[in-house]
Amino acid sequence: MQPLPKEYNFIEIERKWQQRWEEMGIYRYDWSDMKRPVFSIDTPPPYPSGELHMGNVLNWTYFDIVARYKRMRGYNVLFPQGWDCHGLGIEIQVEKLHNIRKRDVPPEQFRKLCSELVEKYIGMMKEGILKLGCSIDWTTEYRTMDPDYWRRTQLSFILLYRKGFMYQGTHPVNWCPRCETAIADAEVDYEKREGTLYYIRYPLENSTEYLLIATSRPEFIPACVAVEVNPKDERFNKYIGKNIVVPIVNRKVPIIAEETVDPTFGTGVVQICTYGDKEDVKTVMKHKLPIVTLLTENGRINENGGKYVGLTINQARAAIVEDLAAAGLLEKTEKITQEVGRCDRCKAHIEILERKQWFMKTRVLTDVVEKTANEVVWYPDYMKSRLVDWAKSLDWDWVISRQRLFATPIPVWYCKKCGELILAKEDWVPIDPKMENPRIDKCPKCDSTEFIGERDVFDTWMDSSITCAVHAGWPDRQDWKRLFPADMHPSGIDIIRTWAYYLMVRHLALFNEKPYKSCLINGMVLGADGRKMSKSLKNYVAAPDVLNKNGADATRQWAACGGATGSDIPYRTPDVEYGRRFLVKLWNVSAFVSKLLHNYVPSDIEKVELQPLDKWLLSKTESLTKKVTDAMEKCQFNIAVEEIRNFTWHVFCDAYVEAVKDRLYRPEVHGETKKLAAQQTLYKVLFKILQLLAPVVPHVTEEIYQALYAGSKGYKSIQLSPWPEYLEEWVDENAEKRGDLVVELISEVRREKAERRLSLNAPIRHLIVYAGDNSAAEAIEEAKTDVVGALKVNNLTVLPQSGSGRPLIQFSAVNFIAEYGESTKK
RNA sequence: GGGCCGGUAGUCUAGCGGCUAGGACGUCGCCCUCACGCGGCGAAGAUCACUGGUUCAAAUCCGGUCCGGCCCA
Repeated sequence: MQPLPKEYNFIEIERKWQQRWEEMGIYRYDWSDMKRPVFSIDTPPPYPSGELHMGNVLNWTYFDIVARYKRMRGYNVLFPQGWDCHGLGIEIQVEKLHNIRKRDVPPEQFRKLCSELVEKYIGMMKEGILKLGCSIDWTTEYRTMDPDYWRRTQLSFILLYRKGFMYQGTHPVNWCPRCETAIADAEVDYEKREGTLYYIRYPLENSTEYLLIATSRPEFIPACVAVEVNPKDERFNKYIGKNIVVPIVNRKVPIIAEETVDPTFGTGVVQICTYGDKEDVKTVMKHKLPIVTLLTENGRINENGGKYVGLTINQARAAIVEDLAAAGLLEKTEKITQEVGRCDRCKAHIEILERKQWFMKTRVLTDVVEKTANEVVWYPDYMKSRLVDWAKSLDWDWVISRQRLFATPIPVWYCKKCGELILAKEDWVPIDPKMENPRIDKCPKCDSTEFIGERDVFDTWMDSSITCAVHAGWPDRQDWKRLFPADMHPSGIDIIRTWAYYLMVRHLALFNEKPYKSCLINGMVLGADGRKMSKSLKNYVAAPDVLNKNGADATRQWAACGGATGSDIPYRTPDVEYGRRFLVKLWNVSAFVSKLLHNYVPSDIEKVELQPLDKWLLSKTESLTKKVTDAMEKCQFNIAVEEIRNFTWHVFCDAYVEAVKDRLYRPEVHGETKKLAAQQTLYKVLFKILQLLAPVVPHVTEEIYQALYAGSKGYKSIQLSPWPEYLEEWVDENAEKRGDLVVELISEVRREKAERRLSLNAPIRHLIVYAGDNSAAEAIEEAKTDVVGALKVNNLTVLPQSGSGRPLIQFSAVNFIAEYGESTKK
């Protein structure tokens, strides 16, 4: 046993162990081990967006605790780490960083710029994860932007296409008529501008009456599919269900009830066109209205526009307004301010267009998703309904195609001549159809030899929604099912609807099997003010700063303890500081124990005379082990940590160590066997404390273990020691009760000393304890050594009868009289 | 508007059918006790949001009201 240095230098200790653990390779999953049970964690590959944030810290701490705990429980733990690289976020940042637009440079060059930025961000995040001391098996590291990962995404698509889950369909998207491309919501700038509101008469069917509708987009009249009014609007609700005639095209459309119509805007009667704006999209979806496509991809009126075909939007508006006026249907116009979307690249007004997209049939799986969600163990349980409710609320299938560059290509081609769809074969992938032709001689349908590669790419969730299988070794390892389904999928509460859901539908569709057996949910990290942490609210704290300042072990305690698993937790400096103080306390008591156990040899232990307080502590340690193990099994990290900290600080340090000091200091008075008993108890209990804490605060426990225990226990790392078993034979309720009485007596006497403003080591000449009955008297008498030592009593009298001294709070039948002052005889 | 969660001392948090409602921070006393002042010993501070109900018993279960939070429309 080596003495521990006086100072606890967490920076040095944490860095040292992070390095050594990696060198020792103790977190490697052993792919060849067929004996130990496996436990696989489906680490969600994060989107590299810069430095690690406190939400990541919370997330990673949770499942690192699980990984470490499971290893100690004897599992062969797979704890992989990947990076979810693709996506619009990176594309936009690259454009900003280099002051370019993606279409300004060749696609290959743009992708290169994206992957460079991703690498930089991965470096930053990885540094944070390493600093947090996560027990990741870095030999598993992967990037979804690598062609080898494309291969898996593309293969999964091919298999799902063959199973009938993938199809092409049309879906409204933001469209820039100038760039002739779909753009994402994030690429649309909104600005206010002055527009005109046109009041137009729409005749009711079979009636001379008409309704006056107000619209800012009369050019969309040919695409009008309904007219809506608020059902509470008494002016118009009598018309609901009737038909109305759309002017110009003379088409009959229904008048429908829609609560979102604002009766005070315009006339309170609104036309729904496909699609004048985003509201129209919602209404059409909601009421399942028919769709009349009006625009071409370059923003001109198509054949559905009748006589206006070929006109631009502005030309069509002018022409239609003129025709309406001529027909006497235009009642008036007025100026309004309206919000319009512009392409953030070219500033052209965006339109909403229906465009061919790829979809995955997810709604057919909803019942299976619900059933499967019920088979999964959720931590906490109520999170299950988030997934089920989400799945049930979906109105349409998952759009898996995007019109972007930095993403996995969709492995299909179209025959230039007949349009036949050519799906890549399994052994063609990874492949980019924009760069390469399909590996066939001719179109199987028309024998043409010219093909057009799919330009669309996959939604980034297509990459990240197969991780459970990929982590297990699919499709390359024969034995991948050994690790599938994953034992645990960890996730933030905010991405249950995406991550947990997409994993579910994809794996169910691919393998008819659930992707994960359990799902561990973490809440959001809030600022100290209780609001969601964000830079704009100025309540943001950077994870690297927190880690540098307080160390990983203190930060991990905050994450584990900030609140119940799944609940949102605020980042509070005092919590982290309390964690730091606990570590100092643990360090100090360990250093103290190492001194007290200087000559102690663990092997010659059984000849000791265990004192009541020794038995008391040993029994309480078992109760603690049980409570902590139960909490760990249920992923109640806050309970586990709270229990260990309170036990360590208050039961172990404040009560036990204080009480046995005298036994250890003065064996000549109390006897060598009693000293040995205290040493043995300290040795055993501190070790268990370190073990129970090891998953939560791995660095400090390792450092203490190596100095105090490695020599006698022999494990290479405390992380490789078996989790303490609950030893029922050490549990002794009677010993606990009797010990409680002794501890209580000691505190009450100390309390009296405090009240009398005496120092705690003020001697007591004579302490008379009225125990009230024989068994209490016996308990105190048996613990005499520690009572006398801890309280500096010269003369102790324990009487079984009742007295009228100062009573104990918990044991009011027991009371005592203390006579202070130096004894004459010593 | 929908789904979920929550309202416990000045602040934060645990407990979720039955012991004097734990703990942390803060506050106030005391102790320079030979591991630790990033400490020790104590003290004050809570009608457990409001309101009905179930129960021998409710912070804990059920209904309603009010107020927050997260996610989604």
